[in-house]
Amino acid sequence: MPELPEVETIRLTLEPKLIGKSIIGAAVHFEKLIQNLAVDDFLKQIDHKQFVRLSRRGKYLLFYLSGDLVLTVHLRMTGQLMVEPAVNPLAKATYMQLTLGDGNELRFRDQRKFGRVALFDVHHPLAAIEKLGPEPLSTEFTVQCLKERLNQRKIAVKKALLDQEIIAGIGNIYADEALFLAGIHPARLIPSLTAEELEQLYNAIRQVLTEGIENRGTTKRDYRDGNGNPGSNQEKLRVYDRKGLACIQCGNMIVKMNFGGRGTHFCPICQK
DNA sequence: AGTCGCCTGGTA
DNA sequence: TACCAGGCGACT
Repeated sequence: MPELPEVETIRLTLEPKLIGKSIIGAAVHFEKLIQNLAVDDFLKQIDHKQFVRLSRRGKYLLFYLSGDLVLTVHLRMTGQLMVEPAVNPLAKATYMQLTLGDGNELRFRDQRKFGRVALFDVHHPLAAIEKLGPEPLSTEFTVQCLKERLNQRKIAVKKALLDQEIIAGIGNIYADEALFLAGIHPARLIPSLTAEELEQLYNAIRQVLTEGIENRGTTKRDYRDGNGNPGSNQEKLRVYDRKGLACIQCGNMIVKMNFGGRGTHFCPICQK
């Protein structure tokens, strides 16, 4: 799915097209899309609300609406959100349309139907969002914070990076990229990491996520920003999806293995 | 902590 | 035809 840099890029591209706009019509074409409400309730509640501001928490997009409501969207693997003229033909697998007063429409489409939308009161957020770990690019996220979050847990470092309750927003691509940059083998257990390695990991996490945003996200296949444009970070990846190719540091072959059900790419020479 | 289900489509 | 995919939650 879109990870933190992709979701942030979507937020940045949608923001100018949504702030101050009103929803004058809504439609949902897939019942299970709406996580916490019956579709009828959802449509009733969202009608005639206005977009006040857009935020992001981990991989969740948060649309703050008038009436103290928050619309959340989680894109999971193949979800896409874009604003386009309401008269444009509907793309395949479009499951939600929010028609705006300016003639445009916010559309959600999702090939694999894993994405989820929720609508809640600003004072009663989704439990899953409440439980998220710190934002890795915020000032509150320090090396000390990372150490405290990991808390000597006896799990592989790759698994820890993917745990949204430890740190929010890292997915499979940026986890592999961060571990390569830090020179740490993905199967290393947390308690075995030295203070120096934890600091390298901290810096690597911040670097790969920042680069991802600067490059407007990684488009392997489905990812598009809120304008429908792909990102370019896929051209900058150091290990992800480079199985069998030469390591950019040592020239040996990048390998791919399965860790915890996820494809994991690394350099067996550079990552110890 | 590990596995399965959710879904569809592209590729080996 | 089988396997794989950027994720997560519900199971055991």
